[in-house]
Amino acid sequence: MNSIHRLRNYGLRPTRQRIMIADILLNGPNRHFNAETLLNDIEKSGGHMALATIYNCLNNFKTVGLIKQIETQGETAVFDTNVKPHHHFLNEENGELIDIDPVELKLKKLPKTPDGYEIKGFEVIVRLQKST
Amino acid sequence: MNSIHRLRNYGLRPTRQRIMIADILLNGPNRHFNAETLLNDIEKSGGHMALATIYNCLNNFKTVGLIKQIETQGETAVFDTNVKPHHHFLNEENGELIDIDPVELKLKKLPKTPDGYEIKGFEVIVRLQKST
DNA sequence: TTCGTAATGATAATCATTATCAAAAATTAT
DNA sequence: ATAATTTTTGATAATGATTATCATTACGAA
Repeated sequence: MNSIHRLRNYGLRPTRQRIMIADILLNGPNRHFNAETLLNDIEKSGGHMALATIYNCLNNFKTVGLIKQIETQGETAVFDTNVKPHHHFLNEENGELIDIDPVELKLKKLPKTPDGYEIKGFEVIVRLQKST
Repeated sequence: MNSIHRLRNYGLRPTRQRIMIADILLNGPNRHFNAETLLNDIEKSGGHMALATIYNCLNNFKTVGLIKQIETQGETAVFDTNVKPHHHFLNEENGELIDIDPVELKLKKLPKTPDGYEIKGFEVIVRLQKST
């Protein structure tokens, strides 16, 4: 019921499937998930849904801003002959990557590391769009 | 011939195929590429190679450090119910993502943006490994 | 309720990557 | 050198995530 209003607010028809997904995803604390884990949750709660529908819903939710997709560099593995630590501009129009000169980008502070782990490295991707 | 020595230095047998790839990749300026674009270059220079071999070679080169692969979050699309700007720890043992509190990570300066583009956003992924 | 449009779902298609494994090539020992 | 051993290659099949297809079903405005 709350999910119904939320979906309407975001311009999505509140279908049975979208409501079920919204109920699962958008009430508890924030979480990371993928299509597969979400399907597991749906079936664990007694529901059922085609995988295609899950992908459809997730893409809808993403389009309207109910969830976001964690940034990747597209669908293919990209390699780099530059093996020194450095970062990248990602031109979102064409997927092109441009190296960022290391002196051009500095982190003010690194976050506190979870117990038992150490930082192996970090990657920054700066997403670009054409100036307006 | 230079490629032969370089491959040997890195502990790789200098096969015809590896030499050809090293010649193409490792002499000019740094570049980004994927298996497909590399195959194009190989055929443009009159060579031929099975795609499987290209993948093998790239993975070999990556293992020994001749090239690196630009970081992605694994092979599946990962979504996040947290739509506010934030960053992630990536536990490389199991692929788990952990949110980084925004106050915990600050960029000292953003890089100079290429002409005609503006920064849409940026993502930081801090890779973790178990402490030794 | 009815009608028009949008969403669902079963399944096929796609696409990048890895697996398979016999044949060819590279190294090592003789 | 030659033979023996180990790696690598490559054609193709397999895999796995995601998208396309399209007939059926559900939603919502009138």
